[in-house]
Amino acid sequence: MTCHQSMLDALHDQGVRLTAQRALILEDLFHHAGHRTAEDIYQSVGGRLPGLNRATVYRTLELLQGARVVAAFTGTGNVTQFELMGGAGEGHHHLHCHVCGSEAPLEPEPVEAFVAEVARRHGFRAELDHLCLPGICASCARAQREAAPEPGLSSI
Amino acid sequence: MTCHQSMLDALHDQGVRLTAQRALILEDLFHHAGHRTAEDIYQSVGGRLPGLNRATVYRTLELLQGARVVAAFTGTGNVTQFELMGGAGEGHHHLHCHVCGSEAPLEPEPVEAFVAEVARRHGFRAELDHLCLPGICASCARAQREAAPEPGLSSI
DNA sequence: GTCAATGCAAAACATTTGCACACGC
DNA sequence: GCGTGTGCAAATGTTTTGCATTGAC
Repeated sequence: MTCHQSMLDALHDQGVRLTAQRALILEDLFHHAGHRTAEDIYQSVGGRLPGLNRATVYRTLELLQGARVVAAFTGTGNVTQFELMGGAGEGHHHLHCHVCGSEAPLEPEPVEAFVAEVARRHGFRAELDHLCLPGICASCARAQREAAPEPGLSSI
Repeated sequence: MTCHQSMLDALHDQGVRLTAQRALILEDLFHHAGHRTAEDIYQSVGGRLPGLNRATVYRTLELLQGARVVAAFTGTGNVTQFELMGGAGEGHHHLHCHVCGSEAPLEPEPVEAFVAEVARRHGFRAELDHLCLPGICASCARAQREAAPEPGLSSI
């Protein structure tokens, strides 16, 4: 039932006080696999906890980032997105289709190979906690191909 | 002298009117290789063109993005960064060191291989116009290694 | 002369901060 | 009870928008 209880306990062990706000924000992140904005969380948790303040959401998210429980990243537009991290801080990555808006997980191997290659060529140690790759997913690409087989000719 | 003249001409051919504001904004982007924020441009160009408005900067940058002359991306923090694109719309990529703040170009081959591998595994067509890889550059990594050879032991 | 581009001012928006009160421990 | 977390409200900083004027073509 309380699938995020262990996380709360872990935080508690770090000296972080357990409050209803924090528990619900964490639960909200737990129940929404994709990226969430502070506003999303505010709306969702605020419905169950009237009087919740946006500042509290932001402060809690900052706290959770500090505890490496939550990863923040700024995706499309100028809105910060938040997401629960996996386990021991190992990053995970996404494919974000800008046509249908879907989000799929990306296997770590290509990313690791990429990071290794960058290190080999440039001596640069890339830190990809949380990569979100924009593009077009397989089904949308197929749909586009059927709709416009010869791009650039249809308009003339 | 006017090394960005050809770009202005190209824009003009697309029906975009040539104004002093646009020319100077473009010139500013041309003369600053790295990423620039709207505020950077406003300050820099505003010095030479008194009365320039922030709205004009934003509108011009939006126009240039539409013409695929400028790429926008939201890096660290919640400020949009802008940069001139290379030539025929082919993306280019950066390595951004979060220690010294330096920025180095990233060779396209590793990125292409990465995108190809993602396509092969997931059928996902990634669109990496402008990737900015956070991490630690070679010299900063070396400096860190010398400063703290055994991480996790020095503090006890 | 026409229509697009600009300046201006104000709004919209995400996020942060100071402070007094409330609450977990 | 102590000290931290919260709500509140206001400030901050970035970006957008409506409208009248200006200026490129």
